[in-house]
Amino acid sequence: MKKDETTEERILEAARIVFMRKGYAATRTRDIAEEAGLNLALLNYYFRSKEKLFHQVIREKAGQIFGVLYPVLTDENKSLEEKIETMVETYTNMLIQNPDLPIFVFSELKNNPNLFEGKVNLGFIIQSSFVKQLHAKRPDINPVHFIMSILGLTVFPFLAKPVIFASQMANDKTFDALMVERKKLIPSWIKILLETK
Amino acid sequence: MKKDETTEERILEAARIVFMRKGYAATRTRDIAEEAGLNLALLNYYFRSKEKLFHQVIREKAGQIFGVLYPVLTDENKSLEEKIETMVETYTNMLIQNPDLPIFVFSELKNNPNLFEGKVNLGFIIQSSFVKQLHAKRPDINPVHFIMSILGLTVFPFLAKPVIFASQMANDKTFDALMVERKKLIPSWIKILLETK
DNA sequence: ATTATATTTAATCATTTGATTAAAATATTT
DNA sequence: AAATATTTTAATCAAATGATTAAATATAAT
Repeated sequence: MKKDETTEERILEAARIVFMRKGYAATRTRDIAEEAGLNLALLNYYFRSKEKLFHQVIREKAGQIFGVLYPVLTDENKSLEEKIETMVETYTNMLIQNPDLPIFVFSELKNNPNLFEGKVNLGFIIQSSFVKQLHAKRPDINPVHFIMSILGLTVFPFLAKPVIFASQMANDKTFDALMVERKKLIPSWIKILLETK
Repeated sequence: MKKDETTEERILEAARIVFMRKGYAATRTRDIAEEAGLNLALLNYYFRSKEKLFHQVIREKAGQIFGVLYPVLTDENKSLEEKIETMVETYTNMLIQNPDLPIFVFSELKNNPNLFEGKVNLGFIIQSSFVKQLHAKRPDINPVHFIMSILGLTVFPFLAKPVIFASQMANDKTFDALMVERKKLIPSWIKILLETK
């Protein structure tokens, strides 16, 4: 047990772990208390309810998964190609460290689509300099398809991990290496597509 | 209420709906009984337990999402390009009809990776004629990356649907049309990649 | 040192939840 | 029609679960 943590932070850290592992509905407040090595009542003392604690966690996690996008897509100093490279690289690095993040966020978001209501703003994407640069280079490419594709290529393997393992396409030892490979592969594929009419 | 259905089938249909909507953990057996318009006890009379009922549903749904792959990837009479077209087309059509299928299956699978134990076999993929054809044409392309990419491009938008809506990239009225567009776009992109060294 | 405030604990509540039971209703067989 | 088997229902159980309470302990303020 780490001594230099406040009780509140220990509960939050335990909540991150348990909510991420089992999802909101399957998580028992007792699981969190046990994971934190603390009395169950403290959870309500510091966070009022399971739901409020969860909101804190999901807000954090949503920030983690979507926060990556803004600085890259709006960077006025980077070319389109540099943005693509940076986005794929940054995302993949983050996902290798947090492989369960996408399935957690997407699945909780599906159960409660207005979870972000006013908290996470993604509207900037379609007006970003990224989209403008794409339009300048290839006005025939729909930026929505383009963005869905880059993110799909990058994120999907993490969402489908159990399936990929079950199909023998990868295992715990080889998966990360594959994802590292993709950091170079995906931008190279996108570049080819951008340069072929 | 449909009259020509057996009670067992009505329970199963209600279970499909509720499990898909809320996931295993958040589903109450009472929700299913109510959805079916039947007494709660009937659920246990016909299926013994919530878990057994769920297993029946998830097995069905897993078959639906993965069953598409085998006939296409192993078809000895189709070229690589035809296989890609058929796979993307078949998958997209199925997903437009069942947009919540991927997030449901992937998320339940993450909570319990040995859910398919002996039930769903995906090992055939890496020995399929699809992989052999790819190797013949482009021995430099790792089939694992290739398959992950095609599936990612095809399936990811359905997984990320709430995010796509939140980012104004699409809405309920435009989403399906975008997916229909992708049926042609994805194979065209893959073809470009296959023909560019 | 004493009082006040904040934190922690054990015990307990009220609901919810998956499951069972015994009886009633319905269908099938003899 | 009577007997038997099947299906359905209402009532109930035991365990789990989110939350609260009142007392105990530790910390800070006066």
